[in-house]
Formats: sequence, structure tokens, C-alpha cells
Amino acid sequence: MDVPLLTHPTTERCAPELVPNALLAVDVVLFTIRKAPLQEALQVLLVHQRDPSGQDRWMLPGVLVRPTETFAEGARRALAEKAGLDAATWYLEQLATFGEPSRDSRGRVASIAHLALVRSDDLTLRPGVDVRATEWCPVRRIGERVLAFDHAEMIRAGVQRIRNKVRYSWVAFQLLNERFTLPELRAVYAAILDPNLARLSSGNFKKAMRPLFDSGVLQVVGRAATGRRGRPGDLYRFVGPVTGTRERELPW
Amino acid sequence: MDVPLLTHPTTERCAPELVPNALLAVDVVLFTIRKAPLQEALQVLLVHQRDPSGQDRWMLPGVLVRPTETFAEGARRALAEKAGLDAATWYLEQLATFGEPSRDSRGRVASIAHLALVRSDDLTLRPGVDVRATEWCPVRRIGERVLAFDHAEMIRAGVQRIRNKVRYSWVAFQLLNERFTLPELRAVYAAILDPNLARLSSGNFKKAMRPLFDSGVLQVVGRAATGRRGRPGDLYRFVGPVTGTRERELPW
DNA sequence: CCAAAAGTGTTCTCAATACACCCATGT
DNA sequence: ACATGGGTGTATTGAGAACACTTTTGG
Repeated sequence: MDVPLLTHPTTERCAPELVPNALLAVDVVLFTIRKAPLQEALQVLLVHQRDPSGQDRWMLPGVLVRPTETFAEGARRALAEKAGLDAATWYLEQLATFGEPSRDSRGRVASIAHLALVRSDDLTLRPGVDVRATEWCPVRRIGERVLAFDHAEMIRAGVQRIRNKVRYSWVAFQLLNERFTLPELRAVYAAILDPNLARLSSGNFKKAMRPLFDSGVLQVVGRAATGRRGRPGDLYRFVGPVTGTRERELPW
Repeated sequence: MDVPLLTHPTTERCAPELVPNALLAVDVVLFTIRKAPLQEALQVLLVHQRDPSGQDRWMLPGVLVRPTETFAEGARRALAEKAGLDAATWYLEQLATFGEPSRDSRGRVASIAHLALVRSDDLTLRPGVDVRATEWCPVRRIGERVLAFDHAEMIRAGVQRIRNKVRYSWVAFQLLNERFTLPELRAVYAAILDPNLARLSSGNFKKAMRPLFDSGVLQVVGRAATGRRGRPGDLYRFVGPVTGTRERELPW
């Protein structure tokens, strides 16, 4: 709630300047799809940094929120400062807030975890000043990493969120280039939901995307370059709103 | 993030006690189903209180988070202190965090909005010390109320959350008594999702609940009392976990 | 006896899957 | 030529909706 617990009706009437009781932070769970076996294609950005105990640990990129910036601005700044990424136009949404009283030894810290998605992986990671290293870690291998704070929990929440969201919304396109083929799109769904999905026939997959064609948000824009074996796929472009949702949710 | 932005490596090595930069609060969107026309059966708890500008306004029950309590504990305390409700066993989950830099004139306040559900409405509301009045407001009528802060937005988020969640999880039972009839259960779904759902035949509704009977989480425990017109329905009991989810999500 | 409400069973429809077939490319 | 992978069409199955029918209560 937002009303002072000051039971003293002293400085009533207008803005009595309350005393801050906590630290606000943002952490970002940034996912991308990278060229790897389907099982490990979905990857998350980690940074190697000193944690409060003085140990070097893997953690999510994050910063303390400035007094005048929004959470979203803070999240994008975290990607810029920690990994040299310009996330100005990337998909970003709030995930959940983690604030167990004991989560940080230095005081009460509440961290607003965010989920971010980036198209393709042709990015150059540039570790920030206080960052020793940056890396893409396959989500399936997160268990092998020891993460600082409750960041493992944040990543779990992020995976759960994107697994749900990809089934009823259009966020999958945020993980693809401007122009893409249906097999590439299928690979995104397979990497996020279920590798077995790759075995689904291409015809049935296209039929599942039928509503998108009918509503015109998926448009043919050419033919894929010829380089791999077999017939090259058609190229498509997604022209719908980022926040759009499907009428019927996918059955997988 | 959780690492100090203190670029000075002064007090490095262990817990340098950071300076709080914000106020943490929790607000609760408490829903219940009350005896009213289906359109207005879903209602939310509001309290009448003085806001920072000195005006009396309707708002959600909320409190500032204490240094040693969790967000959930704070949320339950808000219901206790503002409306005299013992929410110790009620369903409660985090919704989202609202923290626009300008949302409170008194400083940077981040409020972690929570969603709570309570079975039935045989509760006695007891306004807290700084509360002028408490009331259940039909969600459909929220537009008529002028709410403090961004609490209208919080309620929108709460409605959206429960509309989604009721379709793939078992939270609907949190809005019913221990023993209930299928028509009562149908009324809950109709009140939350779509009043037209009440026209769905009882047979089809039971078929939609088929998986719950098969898995044994819905058990017959008797026959409803005879008082209304028509045949009384069977009484059921829900014995599944609160956090359980459906395999297949409801088609409505 | 009739109307109203709860519960049962059957039919119809439509969408998801499986599968057979056609097309384009590299070897 | 043929294997590989993309794309199109058709048949089959299974779940949801509509509806007819039985049961139990109050008027």
C-alpha cells in the first residue's frame, strides 16, 4: 500500500517525504536461440562478477534502479552496462519480484526480474567494467552452474514464462530475424517447448500457423538462399504487434 | 541486480551496507464471488483512506513492507490491518510490481501487487484504524470508482491473471466452500470468464470437469440441501493441491 | 401434474494428427 | 538418378457443442 504507517498525524497534508526502507534492483533473464543441438539452443545470458561475499560468481546482468528511471529502463541499462548490448528495441517484460528478507546480506534488496528476448545471436558481448566474463549458457545446463543470489529461481521463472507465452502469443518471432523460414520458426518452438516437435511434419506445422496467414500477420517475402541440402524454404516476415495473442492456443 | 554500483573499491570484501533508495509496499487485489447477478458476482475489496495529497480515496488494502517480513506476509498483514481479515490460509500469489518514478509524490515507492482469493463472502469487514470504510466492489463497476495511485491498473492485472489462471489451473475452488455443487462451480467460471457460460448445459460442463473426476481430485460427498426449485445437485469436495494445473486447458 | 433444475447419454461437427504425395536442391 | 528436406493435400480420430431424455424437487 502507499499510505504512511506514521500513526502520528504530525506532518499530515501533503508529501511528508518518507524514509526509504529498501534497495531496488533489476535483473534480466535474456534468452536467445543459438546455433546448437535443439536441446541446448535456448540459451540465457550470464555475467561473471563479484558477489557481496567477495566471491566471483555467475549471475544475471542487473543494476540498481536509479531514482528517475523506470524498471524497464533499468533493465535495458543493465544489458548495456554489463554486456555492452543495445537492448533499446528488444522485447522486454516484467517477470516477478524477488525480495526475501535474507536474500542479500547487505540489507533489504528487492530485485524486479525481467524477461528479455533477442533475435539471433550475431551479437558481440562486451563485458562491463566490473564484469570478468560474459557467456551464453544453454538453459538445460543451468543446473551445472552455481548462480549468485536467487538467480537460478529467476531463470526458472523465465523459462516457465516463455514456455507458456509462446503457446498463446507471438513472442516466438522476437527470437527470429526479420526474414525467416517456417523450419526456422519450428526450430524456435521446438527449442522452447519440446525437441520432439521437430519431428512434426512441416505441413501440420504450417496448418497450426494458419490463423496467422489468414489474418495477414505472416507474409511471404521470397525464397530462402540455397545452400543446405534439400529444397529451400519460403521466406516470411512477421508484421503483427509484439503484444498480439492467438485466438486459439497451440495444442503442443 | 545485486552488486553495488560503488565503483570505488573502498569497502570491498563483505557487506558494505548499502543505502536504501526506495520504499517497498504491497497492495492486495482480493477477489471473491458474492451473491449477485453473474455480471457483478466477481468483486474486489476496496478501502477508503486518505491518500498522500490529503484526499480521501478508494484504494486497495496495502502496507509498507517491514524489514523482516516477506512480501506474502506483508500482503496478509495488509488484509488484517486494513479490513480485519485473517488471510493466513487464503490463496495468495504475486501479481506484478508497480514502480513508476512518479507514482507517489513522497518519493520512489515500489508496490508489489498481490492477488488473493477468498472462499464465500460470509466475512465481516472491520475497517482498520486509518480506514474510513471498506466495501466489496463488483469488478464490472470499477470504472465508476476513482482509485488512488495506479490501483485501477493493478485490478486490471488481477482480473487478467485470474481469467487466465482459472482456465488451466484449479484456483476456482479457492472461491468455493469446502463442499459445493457443480452449478455453483459453473457459476464461478461464468462470473470470471463469461456470463454466457451459464447457458452451457450442465452435462457438457461436467464433461469438461471429467479429468478432475478421473484423477480423483473431485469427490462426491453427498446431496445438496433441498430448498430451491428443481432437483438439488450433488455435493462435491476438492482434494487436490492448490497449485495443481489441468493437463488440457478449458476451451472457454 | 407441471415447471424448473440437475444429471445422463447420443449425435454432430470441427480441428489436430497421420500420412501419402509433389517440388526443389545438392551430391 | 537419388537422397534430403520443404510444401500441399487428404483421411482418420478425438474432443467439444448441441440436444434429447431421465430424475428430483417445489408449486
